[in-house]
Amino acid sequence: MNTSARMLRLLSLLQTHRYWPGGELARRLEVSPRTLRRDVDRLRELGYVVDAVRGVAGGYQLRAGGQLPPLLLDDEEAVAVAVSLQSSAAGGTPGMEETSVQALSKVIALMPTRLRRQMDALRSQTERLPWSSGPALDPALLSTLAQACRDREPVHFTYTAAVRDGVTAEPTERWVEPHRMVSMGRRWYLVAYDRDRQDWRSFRVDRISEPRTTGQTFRPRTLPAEDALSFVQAGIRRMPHRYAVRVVFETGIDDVAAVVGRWATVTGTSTRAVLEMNVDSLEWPVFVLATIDADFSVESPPELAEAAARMAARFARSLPEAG
Amino acid sequence: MNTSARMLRLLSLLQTHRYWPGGELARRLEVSPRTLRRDVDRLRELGYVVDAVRGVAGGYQLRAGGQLPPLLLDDEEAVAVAVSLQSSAAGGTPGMEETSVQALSKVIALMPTRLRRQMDALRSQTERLPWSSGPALDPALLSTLAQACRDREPVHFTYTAAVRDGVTAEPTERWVEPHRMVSMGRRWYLVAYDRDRQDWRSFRVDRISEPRTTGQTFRPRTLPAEDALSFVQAGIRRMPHRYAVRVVFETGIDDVAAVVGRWATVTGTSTRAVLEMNVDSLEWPVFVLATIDADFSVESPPELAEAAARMAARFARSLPEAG
DNA sequence: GCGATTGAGGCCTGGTCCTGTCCGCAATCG
DNA sequence: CGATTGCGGACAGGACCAGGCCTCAATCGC
Repeated sequence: MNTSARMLRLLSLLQTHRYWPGGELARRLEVSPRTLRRDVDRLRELGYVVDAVRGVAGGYQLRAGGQLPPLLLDDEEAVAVAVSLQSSAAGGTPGMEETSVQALSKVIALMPTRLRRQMDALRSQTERLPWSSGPALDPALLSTLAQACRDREPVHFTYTAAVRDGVTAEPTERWVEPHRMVSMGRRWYLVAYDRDRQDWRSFRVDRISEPRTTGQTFRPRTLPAEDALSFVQAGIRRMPHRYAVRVVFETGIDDVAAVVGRWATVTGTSTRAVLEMNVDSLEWPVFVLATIDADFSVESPPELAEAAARMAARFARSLPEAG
Repeated sequence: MNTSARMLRLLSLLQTHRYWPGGELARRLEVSPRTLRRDVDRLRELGYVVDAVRGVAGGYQLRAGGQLPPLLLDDEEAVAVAVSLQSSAAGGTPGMEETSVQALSKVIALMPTRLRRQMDALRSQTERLPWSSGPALDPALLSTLAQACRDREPVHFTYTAAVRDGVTAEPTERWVEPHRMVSMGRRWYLVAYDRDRQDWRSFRVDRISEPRTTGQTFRPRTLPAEDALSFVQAGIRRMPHRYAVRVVFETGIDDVAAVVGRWATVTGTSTRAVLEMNVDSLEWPVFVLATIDADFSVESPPELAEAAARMAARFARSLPEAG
């Protein structure tokens, strides 16, 4: 066996089992104990911290050091990493979506197909989080786009624009130079230069399908905005959401903020909180009303008040008319 | 630079950027193009699939192959992986908790302290999922225990038994031989042989604190049960939960199952569903009542009916008395 | 189609460094 | 104190590694 391959195996062994007697390691790697000691030295030279204990029942142990060693995952673990990164990328961990997608594309791009199949199977049986509205994002799609951004490869895809005034737009073919992925709230956007329209656009990732890259690369252009995030935000403000929610709660802002987190703005005092957010669907706001155990008043939109009234009526019907 | 170190760097480069011209790689690794070609060959011999494109603008590209190469994550990515594995381990991805913890302990054990700090910071600002009751599990605790199981190291810890009849039990010191971690619903259990009591026990992980291992190992005993899961289940059935919930919904079982997932049993027909579950807290069942848009009747417990009535009253107070 | 570019890989040479062996030392445990 | 296990220096033989040089093969732009 090659020296490099042996180092990798050694790292792997040290990762899967906490404690190894030197003799055992030497036997597994099929080298003399002396060579093993040298291999351990080499690891240490690479910056990894390998503890050694002498005496009877001594041995080696890889410890946290200055840098993270290459992670050697077995199949199951790789699938677990990929699946959980998916949910993070889909908004499960606010503020970390971009990095999650980055890590996810690393893993997915290198995952053997058999593991990808396992991953798909697992993902489909995964429950949707209660508050996540809309279809779950396809992680393969996310990571394909993220890689295209990173590697500066033009992308073809089919885009189904938003429904406007009840008219469903026809799917269109796009041919873009991807610039960056942006995660806003629970949604992903691709900021890209549209080659046909010769202008910058932001695309909602959940409306993108069948992405294709050709393997070519393009020369990056400069985005006409401070950064990709502000570009997307500017676009969103121009296109208002369906409902502008405004609710006053008779409780402290902390209680409200604890529930809604970053998905909305909360202002007010320690006894009265004003919640404001823009949404397309009323599921989430109704859930918020139910969760926050405080009196409230819905200032807008009327549809939310109606939805809340419907729920109240349903409860009233369902509960016995006790005291 | 060492050959092994160079191979690792090459792998890392091929992972961070999709496409590399050979000359560029050779320059970065400070070797001749000939040697680079040999390094690529070596990678291929290790089982990794490296595509090569000839001609102008040719280059190398690492592709999915038969096995996953060692993941070379940068700091941010490592933190993202750890944090998302945490939420998977805590039950975010049913059926994958064990493997997640396994992968998590690999990562955490090797993560430099600066990254661990980042991770803690991120975790604390992470919103609790609406349905997750109780304090979030400490990932360090989970992975410490998981490693102890794997490495067969006896563990000392402080255990605060459950509250019984309003009497808070005193924390006790335990000295156990850990056998396996089991994830049930949204909860973790440690199945272990209690050295002082000389019997097998299952411990709720969220009641364990200050775990200490000594670095020794023990000879594994055989668990007096088919497997660890059934051992825990047997224990739980003997110790009933606080509330036995039973609710009838005037809708199909599918609608109900879609919301509660695996956390409860749903029986019935396509027009009438019976939901049964055992819980310690009423938060989750109330949420289920609110989410499932159908008339219902609470058969038990009375406390749930009261909680629902309170919410209905709160809504009634909060909404204008329109039509 | 042709030339420029870039990867593939055989061959050779010099020399690096890698391995196994032998040895004395140090630490740890019973 | 002795057994065990890790540490590391010295050394000899040899594996293998790097670089140079060459010829082919594929690809792209002109």
